[in-house]
Amino acid sequence: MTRKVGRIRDVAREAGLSTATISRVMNGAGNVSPETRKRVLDACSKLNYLPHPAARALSTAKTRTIAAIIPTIEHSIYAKYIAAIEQVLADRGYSLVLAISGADEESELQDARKLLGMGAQAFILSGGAHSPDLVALLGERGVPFVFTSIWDADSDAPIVGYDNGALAARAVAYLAGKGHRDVAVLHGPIAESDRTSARRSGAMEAAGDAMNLRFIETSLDVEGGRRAVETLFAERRDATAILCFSDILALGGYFALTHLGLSAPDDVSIMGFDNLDWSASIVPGLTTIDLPARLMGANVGAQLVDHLEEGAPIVSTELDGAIVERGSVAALIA
Amino acid sequence: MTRKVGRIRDVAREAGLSTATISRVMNGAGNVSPETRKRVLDACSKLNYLPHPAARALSTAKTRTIAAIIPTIEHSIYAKYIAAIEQVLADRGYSLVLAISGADEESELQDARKLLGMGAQAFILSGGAHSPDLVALLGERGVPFVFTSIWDADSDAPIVGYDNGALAARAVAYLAGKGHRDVAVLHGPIAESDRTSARRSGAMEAAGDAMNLRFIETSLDVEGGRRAVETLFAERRDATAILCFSDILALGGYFALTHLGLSAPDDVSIMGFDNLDWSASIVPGLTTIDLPARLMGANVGAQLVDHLEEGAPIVSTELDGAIVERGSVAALIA
DNA sequence: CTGTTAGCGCATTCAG
DNA sequence: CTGAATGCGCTAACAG
Repeated sequence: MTRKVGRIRDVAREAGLSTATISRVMNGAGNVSPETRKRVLDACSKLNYLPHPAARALSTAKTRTIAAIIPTIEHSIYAKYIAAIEQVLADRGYSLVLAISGADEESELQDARKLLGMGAQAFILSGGAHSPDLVALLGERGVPFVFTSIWDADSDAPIVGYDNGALAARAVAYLAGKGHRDVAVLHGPIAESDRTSARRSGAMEAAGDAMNLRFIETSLDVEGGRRAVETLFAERRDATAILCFSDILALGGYFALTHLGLSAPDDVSIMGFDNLDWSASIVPGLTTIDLPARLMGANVGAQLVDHLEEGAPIVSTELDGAIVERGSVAALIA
Repeated sequence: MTRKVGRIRDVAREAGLSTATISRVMNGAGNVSPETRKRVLDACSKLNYLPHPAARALSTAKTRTIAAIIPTIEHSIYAKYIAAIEQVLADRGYSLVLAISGADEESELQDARKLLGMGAQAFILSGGAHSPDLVALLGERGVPFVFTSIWDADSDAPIVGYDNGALAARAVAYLAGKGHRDVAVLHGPIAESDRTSARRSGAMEAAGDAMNLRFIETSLDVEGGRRAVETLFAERRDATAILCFSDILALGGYFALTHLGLSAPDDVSIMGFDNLDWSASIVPGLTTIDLPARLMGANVGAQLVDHLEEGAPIVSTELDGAIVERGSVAALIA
């Protein structure tokens, strides 16, 4: 088992310098003469030297690694968000370790333990429903964490996200403004997501007595949306609009209509939630709520790095969504 | 700066034992008496002890971390694949560090350096186009790596994937069998993916002189598919079938047809590639090539862990795709 | 500007 | 079955 790569002392010997000097140039410390630096660099490339990560981490107590635990990556809103996080972290020389918990608090806790044991210096969590043990674990160890994809002004834990309830309320108000009174609201499994229930509550509040909302829970995928809309129309057809708590569901709705020989927005209006990449490209363009997934990822990532590097405080920040009007919602003529 | 958590020697003191014994129980070594083990465990939970990852890694030269570098995560075929990898790794107590290179060899190399410096013990790479420096870097350090999403029987490097050319050829043959002679082939940027060019070559070969293939490069998203099909039909309409090298493009094609007042498969047949989750749910169901993304992820993950843990050899394995017949391709009546 | 020295926290011989 | 001693590779004072 011969060594495959040089260690710092080999480089030191090769360059005729001390390990401290090698360390200095490897870490970009300024106090090294140009010639010395060059000598070191030459020796490094000659020996194909790269600092041993664990040794470095042991000395500095820094791994430059941040963990994100998400319920799933197979929903593109999470993919966008993760991509944004990875980008900021990479720009700052940090790495992203990813765990997918399947929206289960217990496995999320397990994941966190594993990631902690792997050297994660900070955690990005999704939603607000977590095992108390998780929060305790992180708290005791002084490992910073932030919740995302939700907003709660009263939370004592740092949050970077958007107010799902308020956004859903805005969607309902928008539909109301277009004259819709009877709307079917499609959403994924309530039990799996506090974001979904927040949206539901927000929608209910906004509707009040003036509107007639009909909530339909289905699986959070195209098939779920399709089935829900087909069922809806098979039973009776009192809804003039369908509000989907995910564009994914709305896409399924489009095909259900196609299948039924109907179309949006003439026969029924459809509104989404997410503003996924393709929602502008489908026909008709999907009117939806733009969620700042990318911005959210960039924000948490940057805040966490700043915090780790310079001790900057992590400030909870509410990001705003926005209604994107396209062609799938029509005004109802009274 | 007071210590937030106990170290191994605190646990040793608390339990009235040596650090060696603590280490033994933490690592599940068998040679510890039950009572001693219990004493240790109690002390651990009392002090909220968790081994220091860097110290452990320094001692064992193991981080239990595997890196994956992918071109993008915003294409669900990658999301599926990553999800599968994460799942196996998590089951085996490993963590996944993710880097997104944007299909650029240079930034992929940078990413690899960073991940190496973070402690990644093995690499999962996408495609076969990589900087020679990357391969050299990994080779010199004895860090195992495997290429995925491609197949090349002659490669000396380990590969787990599928033969894009052969699969594309199969798709073309299928279309030929249905009587199609003029087919438009939609694909993403050739420069960004050797998988795309492999599919293109495979399709050309399969077509030979018997068929008239017309390749159209567009952006790899719904919008790209939509635009391409709209343009195609605006110019002239000689194609009886459209073969899309991604279901994503096919989805765009569906909407282009809707927009043009046409529909599949009556006016034109459409065939995809990927078999994404929703491809069965759209109307008509998309006939496509099922890519074993999930299986591929599980396979590489497992092989790499086995290799790291038990020195098992990494064996290149070709995974098979399959044509999934649904309703979007019609037989041409001569 | 550069070298010396002392740990970082743990796993691991080797004794007993 | 348990303890004492050693070193993993590097960074960070502290000297010079």
